[in-house]
Amino acid sequence: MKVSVKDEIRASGKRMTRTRQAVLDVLESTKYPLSPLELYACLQKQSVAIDPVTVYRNLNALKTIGLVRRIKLHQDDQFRYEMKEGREHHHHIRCRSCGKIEDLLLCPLKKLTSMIERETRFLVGDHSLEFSGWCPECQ
Amino acid sequence: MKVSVKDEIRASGKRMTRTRQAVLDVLESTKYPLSPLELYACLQKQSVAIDPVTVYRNLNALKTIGLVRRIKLHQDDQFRYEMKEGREHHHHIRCRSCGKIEDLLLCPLKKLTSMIERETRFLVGDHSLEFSGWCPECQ
DNA sequence: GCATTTTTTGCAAATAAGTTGCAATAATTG
DNA sequence: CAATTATTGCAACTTATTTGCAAAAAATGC
Repeated sequence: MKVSVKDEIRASGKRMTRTRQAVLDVLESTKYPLSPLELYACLQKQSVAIDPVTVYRNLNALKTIGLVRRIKLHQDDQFRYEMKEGREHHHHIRCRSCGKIEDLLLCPLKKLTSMIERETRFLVGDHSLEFSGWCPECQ
Repeated sequence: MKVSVKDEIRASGKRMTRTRQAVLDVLESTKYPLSPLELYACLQKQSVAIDPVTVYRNLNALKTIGLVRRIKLHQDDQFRYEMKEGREHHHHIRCRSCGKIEDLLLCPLKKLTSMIERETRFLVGDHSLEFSGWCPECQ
């Protein structure tokens, strides 16, 4: 698993460095999408010496390779990143009170897409669907 | 119609000023959600003397009153605003190439909400759904 | 209509997220 | 191990948005 990630990075002509590994480790061990600065804060807590700019650049590089996905949640003012591996197409629900984010496992929109293409004459490339509300603890 | 908007503003203890009217006029005559700076550019074109900060403040005030809605589209890096009036719950499709935004008239997610509430134990307050792709001109 | 009160405006400056230039450093290749 | 090339850290920059403050514009009472 770790080997194949490293291979993918190498295959794209990029290098596996200490900081890049650290960024990947945090992403792999977090079950919700992180903003660059949240990720930076994680690394600080682990006493990993890294510059915030390096976090941004690594996330960008990993996105370009296709290892991570960049998403923007409804009403959230920053981009978030998550590993693609094992997390194919899915959506999120976010608590309006504490900010907790969870995955939704369903996507009921596949059929809808062709309907929308007919209706708008757009060619649909992607869609995003997000729910927000209050988690059990904040209700 | 204009009268009732003014009344709503007055009812909230706010005032109807020249600039606020201008902001409202642009919002009412535009059929897609505008970013503050797009709106500012519109006003410039119309030779309305206004500071960008005033646009931000007016949009904020109108949002607080409940006359306009603030949304953030998928992969878009700025907030956008649209009038609430006559545009109840709806979603958007945006062209990845030229940025064109259109409304979608359907929302198939009402039934889904209770399913998600059961599954996640969240209390769902809202959802956002957006498609992106290529408009007829950019295909 | 005029004085008073309160909101709104414009300007400058501050924040916050994210990007870019560049020289120094660390991986990789042979 | 030397040469090549990607990566890093720092400073500076950009863009979106917010805030402080004094001046200007609405609304209210008389």
